Amino acid sequence: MVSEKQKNILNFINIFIEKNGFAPSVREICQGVSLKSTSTVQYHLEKLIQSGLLQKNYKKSRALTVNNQLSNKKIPILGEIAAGSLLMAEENVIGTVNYPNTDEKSDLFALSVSGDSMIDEGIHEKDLVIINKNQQIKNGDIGAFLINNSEGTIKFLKNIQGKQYLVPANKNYDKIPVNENIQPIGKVVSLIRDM
Amino acid sequence: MVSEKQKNILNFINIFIEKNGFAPSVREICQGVSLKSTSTVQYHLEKLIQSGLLQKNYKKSRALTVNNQLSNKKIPILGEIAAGSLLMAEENVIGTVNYPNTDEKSDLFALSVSGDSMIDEGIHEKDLVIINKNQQIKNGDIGAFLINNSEGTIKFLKNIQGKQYLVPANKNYDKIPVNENIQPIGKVVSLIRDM
DNA sequence: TTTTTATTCGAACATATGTACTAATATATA
DNA sequence: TATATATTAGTACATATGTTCGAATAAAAA
Repeated sequence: MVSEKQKNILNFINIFIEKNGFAPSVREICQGVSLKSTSTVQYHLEKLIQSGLLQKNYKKSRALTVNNQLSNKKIPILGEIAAGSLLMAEENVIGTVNYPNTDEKSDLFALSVSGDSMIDEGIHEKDLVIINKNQQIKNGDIGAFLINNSEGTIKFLKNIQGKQYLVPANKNYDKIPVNENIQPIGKVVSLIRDM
Repeated sequence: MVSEKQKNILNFINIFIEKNGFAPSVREICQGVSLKSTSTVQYHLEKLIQSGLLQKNYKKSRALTVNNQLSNKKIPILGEIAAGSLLMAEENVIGTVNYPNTDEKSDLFALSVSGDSMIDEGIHEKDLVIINKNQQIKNGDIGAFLINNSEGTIKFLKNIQGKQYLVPANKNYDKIPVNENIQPIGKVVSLIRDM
């Protein structure tokens, strides 16, 4: 639907805004993408608008806005996992962290890692794990789980001989069979460590 | 230093940008703050610029940017560390990553980890390490170093019996004595891993 | 091939927009 | 009071900028 040139223009606009804080003029786009006619740019801008990738205000200068909802958002950091399902209750939010672009809406949150049960996977105490609570934890994934409605933990989810286990990445800990006391919270999608 | 009217104008600009995605024209500011002359607005804009609260590009339309550095910035991701000092050369930038607010200006960049020499510290291949190139690497810190002007690496910096070494976190690698072939790049301040 | 569609260009136009100049009025300062 | 400083207004100007129109060229489809 959108040609290479149009992607090129959109990218130029993005970078220009990023760099200057305001959108380029039609003629600046001309230069930026090696086109000699303003009407050619106009033509491509129309296409981009039709594709919903760009917005423009009629007759206003530099009034281009790029439709990237990819701007990064703040996601909450939960201190300890509270009992029950009131996981996202505000009382538990101990801070926020900026997290890069994602298509997901607000199904992300961060959790501070406690313990060393995943140390062999390079997940340390105090690390911040980003969890998508609406993404299913599949075999082999690292997920966050709630045990006995009280204790939160990060573990591998693994199928062993037809049964599911929470498997730590630390020889000193044993795997835990998944039963009704184990409640999945979400998949670990990212890790942030400040030093 | 700045009058009420000027604060008023600055506020109007902020809200306008927030709402529309681009800055208002001089005449739109006129309307927005109930002034009848463009030159009056011009006069106040000058004041705001002198106070360092606003930036403007000469003769460019809607080219106002408000100086609130409270927004979090994108920092470049460098693919491979290039030889010499052209570290931040644009050719090497393979992307950007959003990184939370910091007081530092633009002394941060990200580097994709290659190799497993820091595996015991939980720094994996493909992890993104955030590096502050203006922060000194002290004894015990993890830093990024350039070896022989060609190869980039992440290591501990450690003082052992009065001599400095780059120490890996992997039993399979040896420590490297620091000499003139080792060039410090910056301190590793954060780690990001996507899974 | 012919026909259609996509892309590019050039030139001209209308005006939105930043800027400069002068003057008037208010507000503060001596 | 007189003098200086801050603020507002009006007008005019130059041009930066979005827009339109027609035509040429390239690429794709029939």
